[in-house]
Amino acid sequence: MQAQAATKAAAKIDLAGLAACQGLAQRARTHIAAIGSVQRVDQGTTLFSEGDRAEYVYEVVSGMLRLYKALPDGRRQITGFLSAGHHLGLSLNDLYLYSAEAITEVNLRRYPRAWFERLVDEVPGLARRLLAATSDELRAAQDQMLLLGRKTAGERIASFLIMLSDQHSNVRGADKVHVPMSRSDIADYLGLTMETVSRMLAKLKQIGAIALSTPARISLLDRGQLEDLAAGELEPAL
Amino acid sequence: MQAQAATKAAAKIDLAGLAACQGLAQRARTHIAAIGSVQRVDQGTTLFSEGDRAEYVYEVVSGMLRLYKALPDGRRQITGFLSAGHHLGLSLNDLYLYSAEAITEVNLRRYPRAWFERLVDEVPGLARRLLAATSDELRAAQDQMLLLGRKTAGERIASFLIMLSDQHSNVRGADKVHVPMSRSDIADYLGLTMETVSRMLAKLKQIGAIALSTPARISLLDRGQLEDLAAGELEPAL
DNA sequence: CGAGTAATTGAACCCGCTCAACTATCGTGG
DNA sequence: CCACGATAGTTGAGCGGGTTCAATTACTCG
Repeated sequence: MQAQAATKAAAKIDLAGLAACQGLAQRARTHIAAIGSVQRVDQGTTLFSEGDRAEYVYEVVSGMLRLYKALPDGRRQITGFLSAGHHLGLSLNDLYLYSAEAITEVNLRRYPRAWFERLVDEVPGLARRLLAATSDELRAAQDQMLLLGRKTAGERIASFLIMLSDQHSNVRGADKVHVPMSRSDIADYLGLTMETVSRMLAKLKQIGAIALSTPARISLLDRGQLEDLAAGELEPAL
Repeated sequence: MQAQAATKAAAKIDLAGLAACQGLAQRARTHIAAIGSVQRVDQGTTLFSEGDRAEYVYEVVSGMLRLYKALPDGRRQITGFLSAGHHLGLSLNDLYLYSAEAITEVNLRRYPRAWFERLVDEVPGLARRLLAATSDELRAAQDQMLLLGRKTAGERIASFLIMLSDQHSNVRGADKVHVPMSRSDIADYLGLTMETVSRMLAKLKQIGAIALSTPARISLLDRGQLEDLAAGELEPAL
């Protein structure tokens, strides 16, 4: 979990900027600008669903997405929340392997996959940068497997709060974290129910580890305690 | 889960062969042969532990490894089992992010990381192939997140058996699957306990979905039923 | 300010865990 | 080849963390 913040930057690649800097011809650059223009999308919008033909690669400019896989009866596992600078759909697969929806209003760039794949071949070093970004996603996925397979509810919530705090890396005074996703999204990310998420947040508040001004704004009052809890180092394990 | 078999091959890269075919000089090829010679390792051997300095990239020639992350109190999550053709340690991180141990006797090739990274830069298309392999690992990790976060014990066992069967893709008559890992390893891979694994296998046997000749040899008698169960499509959910 | 949604809280239940006893398997040496 | 010990796997009984179902409270946004 500590390693996450350190390598987080590796996952962010500015395609438009990168392509423009890599000595592509003027025509190509203009093309990119046209294709990669920023588009706005409302909260709740579905970008694509698991199993759809993967026609585009997306880049988040601002806002937040949720990626998830679902079982036929509706059970849902959110595999990640994507914020500015992250990409999706860049697996070399023909079909999307997960669904993507906007949690907030989102601005994003969209590139046709065929175009994108040509870019990967033509721009030296791009494949390697994508490899770095994908490796980092894989690392996050492995952390999440440990969380889902072996951590208690309290440890999961603590891990989640630390993760949120790290990726904002906002050091403005007390660690105030903005939580754009619903309790239900948090639950589906942590393999819990909405009710358990709520109860565990209440318990963390009760022991003085956090404060809840509104449901979407959480202050980390005792980061050390949260980190210990997240790492599974507290015996009674809350 | 279906996609797994289809894209599995993408995860396998013969480094020695690849380097030899990519027009490297004779001296370089000889060098690779020396560095990448096959080494044998006994069952139970630890290749490296989480947090060790990542000095080598490994390639499994035969046998099976387990990769895992652990919490301070000993709770363990196995993130994957690696068989012939798979690589490990090729994240571009300075430290290993998980531990690796031999489940069976294992033959493997070992490449110094510095050497390997030069190879990635020098061999055209290698970065892209590694990207494909890593993307496939990521896909598997996302499947596993769904399993760990949302599937019941019975569904997890069924998913595991189908996965084992797929990766061997042995179509010799009835679907006989060899299970080289212990019940405890299976449990730590599926986020369960050894006892629950044993009980669920017994239940699958009882309903005629599988047969257990020895603990390490399982016959899939009703693959369709197992697949439905694995996909979460059976109401009473066993 | 009021309606509708999201979040919290309470009570009972249940799936998978824990602890424990037992059985099968495998390697090893007589 | 068999007897033995050690390890791995199975089975049973009871418990508990997290879920389910339901009611209440807090936000949000016209």
